[in-house]
Amino acid sequence: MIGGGNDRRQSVAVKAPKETSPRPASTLLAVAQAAGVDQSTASRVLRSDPSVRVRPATRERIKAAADELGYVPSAIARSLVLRKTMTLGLIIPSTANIVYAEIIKGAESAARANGYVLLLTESSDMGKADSAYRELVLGGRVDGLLIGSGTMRDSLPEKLMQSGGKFLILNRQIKGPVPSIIEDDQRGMALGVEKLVSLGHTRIACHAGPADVDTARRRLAGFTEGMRAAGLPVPRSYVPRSQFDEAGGYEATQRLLRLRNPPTAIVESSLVAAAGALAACHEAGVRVPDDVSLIAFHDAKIADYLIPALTTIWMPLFELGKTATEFLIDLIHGREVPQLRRLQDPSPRIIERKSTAPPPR
Amino acid sequence: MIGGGNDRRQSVAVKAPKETSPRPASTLLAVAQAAGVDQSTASRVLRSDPSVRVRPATRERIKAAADELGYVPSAIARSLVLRKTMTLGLIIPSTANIVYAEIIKGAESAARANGYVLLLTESSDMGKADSAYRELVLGGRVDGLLIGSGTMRDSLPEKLMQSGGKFLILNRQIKGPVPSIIEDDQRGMALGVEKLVSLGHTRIACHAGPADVDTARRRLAGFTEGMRAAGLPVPRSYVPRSQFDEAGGYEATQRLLRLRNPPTAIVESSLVAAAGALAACHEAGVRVPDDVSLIAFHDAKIADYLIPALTTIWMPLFELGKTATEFLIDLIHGREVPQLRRLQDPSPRIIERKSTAPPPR
DNA sequence: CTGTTAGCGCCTTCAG
DNA sequence: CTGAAGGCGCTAACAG
Repeated sequence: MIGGGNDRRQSVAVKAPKETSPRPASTLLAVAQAAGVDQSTASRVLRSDPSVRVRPATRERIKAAADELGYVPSAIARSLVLRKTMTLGLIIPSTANIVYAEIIKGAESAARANGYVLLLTESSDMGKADSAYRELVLGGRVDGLLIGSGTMRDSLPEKLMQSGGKFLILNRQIKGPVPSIIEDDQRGMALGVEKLVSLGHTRIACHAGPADVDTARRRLAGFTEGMRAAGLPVPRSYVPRSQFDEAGGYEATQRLLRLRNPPTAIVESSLVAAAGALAACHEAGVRVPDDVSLIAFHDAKIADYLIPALTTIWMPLFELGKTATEFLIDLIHGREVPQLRRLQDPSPRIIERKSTAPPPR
Repeated sequence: MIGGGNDRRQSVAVKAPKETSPRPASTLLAVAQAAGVDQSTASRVLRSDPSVRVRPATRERIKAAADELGYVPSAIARSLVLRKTMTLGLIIPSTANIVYAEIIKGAESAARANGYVLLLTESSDMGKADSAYRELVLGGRVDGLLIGSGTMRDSLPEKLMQSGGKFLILNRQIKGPVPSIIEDDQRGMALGVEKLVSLGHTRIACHAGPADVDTARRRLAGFTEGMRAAGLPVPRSYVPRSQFDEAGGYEATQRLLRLRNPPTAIVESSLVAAAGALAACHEAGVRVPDDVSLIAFHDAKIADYLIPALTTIWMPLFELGKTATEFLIDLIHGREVPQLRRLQDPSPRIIERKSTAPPPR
């Protein structure tokens, strides 16, 4: 019982602030009056409007009054008159997927740098992304939307385009004139293949991910490209498809390992799936990297701690989030922007750890 | 080159919508005019205001006009007059931590069920949570805030309280009258210890997490409680402290394994840290669970795929998010609410997998 | 059953 | 250098 302490006793009711005044915050008018000036004057100095020179004394009086009263401007009222909210929305399919963490960080940093606030919404499918778009952009809550959601229904992009175009699709290449920004997933996969080839592998398989996901398609294309460049064959059985999660990787790997002529190396097109792949290998008594090499698309901290530590293909996720946000801001400002931007700059690279080695002989 | 395809050619500039009209959306007035009625009437039927009976013909005319024009009400204008935004903010320290995914899902579902929209913000430290609070709540962008952020600076809660109390601290027990909701982390940890004890372990250690984090303290208290209940000692060296991440678990485990009299079982107070612990064991040639058993606080899909699959302490994270949101909504509505709510209902339980076994003899 | 009249809190010409 | 007036888009009494 010691140290245990159930402190349910603390659960005394707390008087809630009165229902009637949800936001008793002081208004601009209040500080203006307190400072003995007009609202407009207060507004000008509080926003430090450059096109106005106020007498220092007045300015001080206003500022003093403002923080005396704990004044915080109403973002809503301001948005209404300015017709912009200075906030951006980011829709991601699932916060459970670590890969999005970096994208979010990048988006956040670019948003902040441009005076925007970033708001996240989770929504697994595009149907919800659709309603989120309606609610957020059309409802005027945000000035624009970054859509990082999964499978794209065909009708949606068009609908979105018609309604103004204040949105951007992340890492998903859409047919038609839909603004999007993608990473060079093909190059990344090709790099992975090159790495394996350089180690001497020739029987290389690829866990391909779902057929209806654009990134999966591009990654597979990159795999194929790399294999062809090396003059290696890509038998159909070497390209199993399944979900981008642990279970998907597990299952695909099982299938691969059961082949009469199993691969000596596997490229996982998703990091989480790689954990599943590792588990499948372990369970089948296949040693990594002695019997089979494993390399995974995308990098994250956990890769360092899996057993064995996973060799990964690092992609510029932070930059994707950052660039996308900047791109969206351009769009919002009506600037001329490329319709499809392909992120090339911090190029993909291999982070070599312990899951890759020359093939067994 | 085949299948590779660089399609930079697609990067033709796209005419951006004209700068001048950031939101050419049709207004209520437009709809009303198109339908030949007054704004207020249009407003009433579009909101399906129950206290009003309109002639069916008029109603149809208005609705037709509305979706002819693709009318979407301005959330901002509405918020301004209603003095509420029907949106809730959720601040989480890092989307990279999978543990938050379930909390988010729970919060999302409760928000939706009550007609609220949930907006996420990532902010590692309380300093940023502070400014987020200012921007979001005081700025009137959201009606309330769920704060799931890490270390709590002492001054902040008070400041927040003074400004109206439309917030709730998640799983962090604060001294003073600050509304919060916590899980029974102590019970969870005690359960973990019981499990290990029932397997015959007596030399049980605990990776304790940072001393300044409240959840870490409560988990450690639970560990201590469990050990005392079993009449087992808790030597200082058996309770190493370090961060709640992979590196933290790795390091703490290394220290533990180097002890002259190392433990036969370790309770990790964080799931991610457990991955680090597994890596440390593997590297030291210590087999799990043959040489040492491992059990981790919190459950997630990945636990099933680590090697060996990890026995975990499942906690009601979804319910935490859900209940917290409902609690916050109560707070917003000025209802009488308990100051500290301790989530007891779906109680913690052990999910047994492969990382636990009787101690070696 | 429907229209009129005021604002919500703020910014922005336009005068003084 | 500062005040007065109008309006962003919508809702909510209060009249008809």
